[in-house]
Amino acid sequence: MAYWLFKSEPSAWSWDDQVAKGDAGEEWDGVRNYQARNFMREMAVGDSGFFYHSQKERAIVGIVEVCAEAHPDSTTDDARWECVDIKAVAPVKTPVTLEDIKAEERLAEMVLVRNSRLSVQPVTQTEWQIICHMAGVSSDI
DNA sequence: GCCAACGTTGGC
DNA sequence: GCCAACGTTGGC
Repeated sequence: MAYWLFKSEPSAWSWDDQVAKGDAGEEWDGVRNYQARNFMREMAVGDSGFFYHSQKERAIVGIVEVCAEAHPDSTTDDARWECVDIKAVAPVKTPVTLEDIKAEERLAEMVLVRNSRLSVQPVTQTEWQIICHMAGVSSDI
């Protein structure tokens, strides 16, 4: 069981859009970055992730689960690009903002802080637990 | 709206 | 294979 973070501009694909897809989930398509793609290739069905809104909001707003392993990205014919499917599990009780994360010294090594431009990133188990606590959700989803 | 950081492209 | 130029992302 691994943990991840998925970043999206809410104007392009928001948490509400994700929730509307229900348990069927949706492709996390459109990723055109090798690092992000490689992380998706490592994902397994049942892995958990945070759903993060970038730009204006800058906060973790929900919990998602990987519901399909990496497969070709349907939005391109370019065979290099793959993506997983994810489904919404639950909204967080309290959104955890980037500011909150930066203020927590135990989260200083998070990829979100270190490499803000990476749209799909790994989260350690420790980071997962700290953030779930901050968000008011159970860490054993 | 600006700009820093980063990734990608293409010329050499 | 290097590196300059360019484009994109996302925080501020």
